[in-house]
Amino acid sequence: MLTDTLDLEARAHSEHAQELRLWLRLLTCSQLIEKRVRGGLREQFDTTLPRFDLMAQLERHPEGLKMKELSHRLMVTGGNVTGITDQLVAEGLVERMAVEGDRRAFLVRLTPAGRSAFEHMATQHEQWIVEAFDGLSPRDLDSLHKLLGKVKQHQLDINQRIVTEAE
Amino acid sequence: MLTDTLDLEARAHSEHAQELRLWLRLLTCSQLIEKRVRGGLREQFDTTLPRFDLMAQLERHPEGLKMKELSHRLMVTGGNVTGITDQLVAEGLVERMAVEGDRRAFLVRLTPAGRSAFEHMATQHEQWIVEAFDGLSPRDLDSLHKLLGKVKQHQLDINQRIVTEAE
DNA sequence: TATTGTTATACTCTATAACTATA
DNA sequence: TATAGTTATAGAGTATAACAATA
Repeated sequence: MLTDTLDLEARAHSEHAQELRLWLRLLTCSQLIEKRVRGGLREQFDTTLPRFDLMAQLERHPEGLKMKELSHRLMVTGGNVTGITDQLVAEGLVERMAVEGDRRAFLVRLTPAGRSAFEHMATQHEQWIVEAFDGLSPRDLDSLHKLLGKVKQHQLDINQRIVTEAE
Repeated sequence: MLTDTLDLEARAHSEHAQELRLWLRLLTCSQLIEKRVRGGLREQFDTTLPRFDLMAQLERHPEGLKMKELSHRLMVTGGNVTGITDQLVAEGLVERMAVEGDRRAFLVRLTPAGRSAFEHMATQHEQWIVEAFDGLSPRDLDSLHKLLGKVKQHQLDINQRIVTEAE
């Protein structure tokens, strides 16, 4: 299956063909890489990308993050964060800590076991990603990063505008 | 939620920080755009991205595509294509046609109603995508397309190698 | 009243594997 | 035997809405 023609890009057919082709190519690239990462996480570590992402957030914030902060950063709604956190707590990889001064909230943070497990996964994850971009020169990597920076900023501007208009 | 810090990129922290940051930025961009497309398809047309993608394939192949071809092109397994096709058939948007000389297979193609519905959706879809890349010059669009072409080709090469090794 | 987080629910998408019919 | 497609099932991932506790 993986070697067959990838024809998602067939969708582009209009006067704005350039933008459409770019979008379909962007989508194809991210799907191809994501499939390998998800598969690897499942096969080698019996985990999932959202779980990995949640742990990655906590690894960057050793003091812990509140559920709501996790929800924002992971771009998913609160119920999902509760579910993933429950799983990770049950496995001893993260813990909920009381927040002084606000008894509604928790700080979620990695346990030592969780930190160790994450570092193990992150090492392998890094190899997948390095391999994924192996075909590009450092200069290409930099150009791509800068160009996608413009795309990302533009999306955030659009979303900001939508939110502002809704207020 | 949409305006909060997007901190998926926080994951990059190693000696291969460049590749990791690039991957996380690529993922963020495609997620941001995809969320808007999925939301728009749901709200304005009560449909989903996989359904739209299937119809887009058929629009490019007026003679029809076999279930297996659709499965390849959409990068999903056969059972899923059956399910989506069943939905679209029930709504009168696509039809299964007998294939001469192979009574196991069908050709799936858009009905006139399906073609009309798709064109309607594709027009709106194009506007979302044009808006998504509005911040980039034609030159940027071209650079990005070329660079992502290298990325895509490299993924396909990797997958080819994996398939070959498995044989 | 508003906010934090949980619970309950439902739906889409996906892969796997067993199955039917045909090649 | 192999292939095209279907069915059945299970699980990931997500959103929504009602809810409890606290601010």
